[in-house]
Amino acid sequence: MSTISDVAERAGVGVGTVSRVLNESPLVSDRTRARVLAIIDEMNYRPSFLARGLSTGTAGVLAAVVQRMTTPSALQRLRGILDVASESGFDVILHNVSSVDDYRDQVRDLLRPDRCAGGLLVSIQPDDDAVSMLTGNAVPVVSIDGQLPGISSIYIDDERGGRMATEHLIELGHERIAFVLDWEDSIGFSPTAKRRTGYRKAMADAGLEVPDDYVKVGPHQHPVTLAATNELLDLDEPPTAVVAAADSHAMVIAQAAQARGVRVPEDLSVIGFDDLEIAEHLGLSTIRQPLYESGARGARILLDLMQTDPRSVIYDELPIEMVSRSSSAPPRGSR
Amino acid sequence: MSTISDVAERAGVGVGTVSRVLNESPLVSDRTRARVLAIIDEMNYRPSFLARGLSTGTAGVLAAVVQRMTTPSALQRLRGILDVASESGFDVILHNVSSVDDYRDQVRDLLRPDRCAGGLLVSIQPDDDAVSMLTGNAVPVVSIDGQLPGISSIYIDDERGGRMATEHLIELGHERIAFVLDWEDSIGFSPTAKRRTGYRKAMADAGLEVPDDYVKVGPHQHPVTLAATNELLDLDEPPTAVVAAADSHAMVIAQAAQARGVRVPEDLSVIGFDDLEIAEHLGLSTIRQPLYESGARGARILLDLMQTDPRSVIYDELPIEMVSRSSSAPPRGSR
DNA sequence: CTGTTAGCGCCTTCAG
DNA sequence: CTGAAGGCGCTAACAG
Repeated sequence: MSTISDVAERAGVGVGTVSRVLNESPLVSDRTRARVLAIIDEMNYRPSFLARGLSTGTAGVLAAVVQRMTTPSALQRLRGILDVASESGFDVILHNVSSVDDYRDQVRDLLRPDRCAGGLLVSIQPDDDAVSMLTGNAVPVVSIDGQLPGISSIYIDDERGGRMATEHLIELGHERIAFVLDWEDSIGFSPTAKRRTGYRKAMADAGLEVPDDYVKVGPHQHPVTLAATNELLDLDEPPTAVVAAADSHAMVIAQAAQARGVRVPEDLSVIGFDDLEIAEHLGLSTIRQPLYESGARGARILLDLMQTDPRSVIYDELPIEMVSRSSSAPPRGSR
Repeated sequence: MSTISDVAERAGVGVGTVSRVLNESPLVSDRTRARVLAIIDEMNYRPSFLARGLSTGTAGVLAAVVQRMTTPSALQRLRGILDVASESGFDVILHNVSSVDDYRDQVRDLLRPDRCAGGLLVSIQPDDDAVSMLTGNAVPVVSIDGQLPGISSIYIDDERGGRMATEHLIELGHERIAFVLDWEDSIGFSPTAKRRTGYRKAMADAGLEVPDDYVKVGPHQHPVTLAATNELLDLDEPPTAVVAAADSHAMVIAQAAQARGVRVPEDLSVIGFDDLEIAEHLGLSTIRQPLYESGARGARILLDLMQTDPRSVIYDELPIEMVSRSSSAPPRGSR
């Protein structure tokens, strides 16, 4: 690994001059610049990130903290982040948070100037302490998929989404509508909890009853969804439609139903949430939210904050949209 | 941000001593250690990664270079990497490679000691030049999902997988078997190309014909798969079974078939490749490969290489397995 | 056992 | 416009 002084020596100039051409300072004559550049190219020299970072006081990397990086939607968000970051020449450190316990320490240690130049929180629902810890953090932080007080956030109106999905089914004529699958795995209000609230409000507004059996709760895992679906279909009065908290659930629900001879949408309408890429090809009705865009937008705002005012707070609500496909239809026997 | 000398001063010791307790050197008296530790805790001090890295000559981070990070399988591999890395206290820099053009430069700049302590290549198929560039790289590199000469690699026998899938269908009695979707998007041999080779060999061994129409080629995108499926079903002699190059294709194929009234598996058997988590719940027959494990194993080997001999080369072939579910069955009209 | 000091490679004044 | 020198925070070698 050759160093800046190797280059300086070889070019017959001082290290300061090399540093200047490296950082595109105008204070270098064209002739000198050309010579240095030639040497750099010839030696295949690249400045040390470590040394540069130590000297400038900022690591040239972004950090993304992701909760449950097991979902397709997290992947989409990540892609948006990566694309925008790399456009600006930033790589990104990925940190997966699984248990809520150690979450605080991990984030505190990662979101520091000697680790990264900025942080992205993806689907993180921190408790109040964690939020206040992040407020005025040394490096700017943007929350994606979660509106956090005092922290720049990209988010959608999950409650409205849950309501839209439910109203779509109500408009089709459904009255027995179930909700699968909410889980309170954290302190704050999770997106799925908000969607469920929207579902409940829509049902109430339409004067429709929600039996306790109709709202399924549990961790977001396929087997749980599967079981929930079967419980629903085993009821004396099974629902004619299901609002799924996410497309990944909807897919399993539809499959589980069909596996026992319950046809979709003839016997059971299913609507998802997210509009994953595959939803279109599976003909899944859903509430679309801009996943990729949320990541891209978040990264863009973060980069902006880094350059301008790291302490300012920006809120950005992304639009959602009802997408009607072939997994939802009027209930059997309706006119 | 307090520094090591702040701590030293506060504790009434030299920076060397603080450094020693930081690095768990035995050359510190228990009393001194306790005092320093107390101060560290009190000041909430954390050593600078940047400074430490510069001093030790190695960044405390791993780097993962992923090709087309859009697939669920890439995500699984990534999870394996992250879990193992974080166990050992490493974070990982994620770098997505989309175009093959700039790939070389990007990798060369990223896989250096001032950027990371080790690199993981995920589903990368570099050309010969790139491979030789990586051989004897300054930081150790492990290839996941691709056996590269001179580079430690985790891989499966894709050709055998393609053969197994095809033989499964042949054993069920199928004779008209198609293959969807291969694409040569790189210099080296892609996994899907190898699977297709296995498919062809199995067909040839069974004395079965493979019409040109039966092998579909194109970029790995859902719309392409959809079109390929419809072309297949529009044939005068449509196949009774399809070998899909990946589960993500298989899902689209099955859906596309059912959408036009072709039932799976009664009218069309479909077998995938990967065994994504959702495959089980969709009842998809498939060739299972250990995705998560490939990432975990790769990371483990990399960490090992970093500690022991960075230049040694380790090959590790992971097992694959035929998983029979409800998307494959004997062809219509067979006894 | 512990304090001191010399780098690690780069950026950034400060003179010239 | 350019060279020299100090400093970023930490580790490691060297005296004590």
